[in-house]
Amino acid sequence: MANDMSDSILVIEDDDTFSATLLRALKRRGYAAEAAKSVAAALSLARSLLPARVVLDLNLDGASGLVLIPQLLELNPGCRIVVLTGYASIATAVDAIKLGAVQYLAKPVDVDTLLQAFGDAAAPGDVAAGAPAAVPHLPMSVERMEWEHIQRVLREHKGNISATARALNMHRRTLQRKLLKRPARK
Amino acid sequence: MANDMSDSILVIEDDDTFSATLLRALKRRGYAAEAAKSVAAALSLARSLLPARVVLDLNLDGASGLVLIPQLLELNPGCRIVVLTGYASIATAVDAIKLGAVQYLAKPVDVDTLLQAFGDAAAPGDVAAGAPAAVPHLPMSVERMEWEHIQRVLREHKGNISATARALNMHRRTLQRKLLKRPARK
DNA sequence: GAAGGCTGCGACAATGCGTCGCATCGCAGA
DNA sequence: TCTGCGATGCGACGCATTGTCGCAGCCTTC
Repeated sequence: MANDMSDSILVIEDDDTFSATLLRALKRRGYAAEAAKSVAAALSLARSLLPARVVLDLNLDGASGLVLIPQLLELNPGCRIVVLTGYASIATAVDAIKLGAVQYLAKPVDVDTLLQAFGDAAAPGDVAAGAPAAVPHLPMSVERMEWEHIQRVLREHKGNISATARALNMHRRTLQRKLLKRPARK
Repeated sequence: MANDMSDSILVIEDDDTFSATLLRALKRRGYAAEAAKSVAAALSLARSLLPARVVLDLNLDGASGLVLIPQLLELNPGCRIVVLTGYASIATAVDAIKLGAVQYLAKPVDVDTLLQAFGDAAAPGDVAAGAPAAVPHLPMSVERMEWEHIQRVLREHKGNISATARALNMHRRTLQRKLLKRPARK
């Protein structure tokens, strides 16, 4: 099915390198793509573009991109938002979808998968139609497990690292390091 | 705050041990809890109970519990479904929420966290705000979390340490050490 | 504007982990 | 019964991760 090339795509991402690469790839495919690297810039651009699709990173220099979802949808209720983050976790995925994102992907991701995410999720509420994701046959690694648990508790404490460390009975320094070291793979 | 004790909780779970433990814990807290261990049994029970809350495992002897979500919601649109699985993944989490589940948790969880999942997620749309945190409730420490997870996977592999280590993507030697060092302290 | 909490980060020692190696078992197939 | 093959327990060694302490910058709150 042909894409509607007149649709613009707004890329909200604070990593310049990644942002530039993605923009180029999208434009090469005929999309009118624009980039924003902060919450304020994103809202401003969204107001003028009223983009049909938004690629949203969750880590915008410390601020959570999550808060942008309701605001973007308010500006344009029909727009489809795909969350794309290097710090993926189940906790934030659940939040993102509840807030109205149509998909949640973990970096790295190739552009085709990204575009497909918009398409697949085009019609809201029809998830049942397509086969839901298969349940993995391997359980999570302990590392992954730890990461997910930390993210959940961190969210419960509204991002307060010190409080989270206390709740988890772990040293703040260690928590900091674990949170930082995540950009690493898998 | 008192729970509405008249609400029944339907636990859909194919692991008898886990199911029994959970049921007991729920009943001790005053909930009318029932268990089902297959898709058919779950639907049958749901029809007669019309439960307000459902705890849903994704691995029902090979079948994906995901397909139950729309059916349960059709039977009782007001019911709150919390997905609870030992094979968590972001993909299934996204699907579960899209299909209408209110929360998605990975399997070692304590009962308090589970019950909190029903409560916190009760009001849709306030996700970003974060829970007002009415309940202090300490989560499991990462150590305990890791221990529970390892035990689960170990049991799934019938005590085979090498296989468990492989499944958990961890070194066999390390697993051995963790298992040894355990019986001690909290 | 002082007090207190949160945060990022450097430094160093203690602990834990990954890895290799080896001897011992248990079990299925030749 | 012999023979692999895989599971297990464990010693040893070097590197990676943690626990701790400390400090400076930044917010809020009063």
